Amino acid sequence: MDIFIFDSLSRKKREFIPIDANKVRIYACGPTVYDYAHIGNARMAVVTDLLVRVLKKKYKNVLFVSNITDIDDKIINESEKLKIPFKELTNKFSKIYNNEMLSLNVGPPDIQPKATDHIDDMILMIEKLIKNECAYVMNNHVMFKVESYKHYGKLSRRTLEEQLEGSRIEIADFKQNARDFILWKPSKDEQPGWNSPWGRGRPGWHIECSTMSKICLDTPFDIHCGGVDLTFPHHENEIAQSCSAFKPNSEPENFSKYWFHNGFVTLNGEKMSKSLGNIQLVNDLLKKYNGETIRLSLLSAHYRQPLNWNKDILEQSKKTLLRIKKNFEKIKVKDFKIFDINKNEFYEEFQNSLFDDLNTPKALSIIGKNLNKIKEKNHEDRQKIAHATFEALTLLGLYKENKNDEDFDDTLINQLIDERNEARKLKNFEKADEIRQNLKNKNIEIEDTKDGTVWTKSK
RNA sequence: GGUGCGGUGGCGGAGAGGCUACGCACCGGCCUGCAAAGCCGUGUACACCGGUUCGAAUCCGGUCCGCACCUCCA
Repeated sequence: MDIFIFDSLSRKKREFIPIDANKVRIYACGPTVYDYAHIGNARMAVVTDLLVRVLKKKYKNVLFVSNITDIDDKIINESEKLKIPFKELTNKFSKIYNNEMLSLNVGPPDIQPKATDHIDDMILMIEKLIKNECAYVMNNHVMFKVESYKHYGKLSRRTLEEQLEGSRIEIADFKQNARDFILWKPSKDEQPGWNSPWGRGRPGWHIECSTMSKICLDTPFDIHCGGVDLTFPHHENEIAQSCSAFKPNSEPENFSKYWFHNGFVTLNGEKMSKSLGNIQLVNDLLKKYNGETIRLSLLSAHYRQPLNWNKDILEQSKKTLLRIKKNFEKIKVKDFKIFDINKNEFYEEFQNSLFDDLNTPKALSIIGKNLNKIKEKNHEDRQKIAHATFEALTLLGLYKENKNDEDFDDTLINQLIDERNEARKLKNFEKADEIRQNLKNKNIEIEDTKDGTVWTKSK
């Protein structure tokens, strides 16, 4: 089965053909760590995580690199505000980011380079760009000369002339041209800075991704990921830098073969932004919902579609997940390993939908459709459906054994349930309901089934 | 002004020329101390206007509306 992904550079859904099938290489622009991650950061992380999982189904060796931006003006401003060293701030929030993503079943990338660990490499790349006459030095800044790259605008479909009209770009005195962007800028004495041929300073934002992807993956690599909003200018600038450093005016394909962009998370139809005060932090959501519920919410729409976030989406996902798991767990299967998942038609249909440009809504619908069929199926098919569902949930990252139950004491719960069942036997329903309420206050939901009373954590 | 994405039932959301997903919610029934779950059943749909076609939500032309990017942004 072939994998297809939509490539934003060619604007087409294309069959994915790796440069080297023995080593598939992917890069994703990671977070700038100066605050808690919001749900938009999480969407990018979850979607790329799924892409990597899907590719691993077909290719044994997939190398996934995603950076941490740990030097940037926003970081400097925030650390000045908090009166703490910038390193302290970035260390704190990169740890928080990784932990939060882990809660969403997003594993760490194979390599997670930090910008500040690659300043020397960036300086080398900038020097190369100057040598190639694609960059110039002015007032202690090093600028990329956009005019020097004839393919500039190919990814975002903007011609150099048309975007100027109505745009809010101002020509700073260190720019030859309004579109030129910063490769290196000077730092004030109190600001973080590194020595360079152009004085003490720090890198511009775009150069780090060009440098780190080159160092960690080498170019060209297979897929470059990121949010749609990064298409311009960030990704456009990355292409310009990387290709110009390789060879002036070389084609964008010399950097990355496929461009994979995920859509935005909106809130009530509007973009999340700090000024509107409608930022949804993963940290806050995790207090009310478990990671799988949040993950399912993020996967409920196709990754390229805008995702409108509201409280209903989480409630709906929570119920959906509960229903799928209950139905699945009802089929008693001792050991899935006795079956061959590659000969399971229920799983095949599911996997095909993910192989077709990560169609998660369709994949989810197939899980539901399979479970609905259970009643009319014979024993073998039921086992196959259970197996397919297990593999499907695992691939989507929606199934996790309850590992954290070890430190959870259920003695009291079982004791209360026994007490309640005693009361029910004696038809003391008032007491029975009281105990149920008591458990509910502890976030424990109970259900009386024909096999006895079962309880679940309601978070 | 330029560039791009989209408008599907009460809501979310795939699909894409005839088989009209799936989930959540609603309503009726069975079950039940109650509740929940489960099971059975019912309904509502493709922004608008033209055209092509035996047949269009799906193709073509036009109109309207929404969102995003062009400035830091996932």
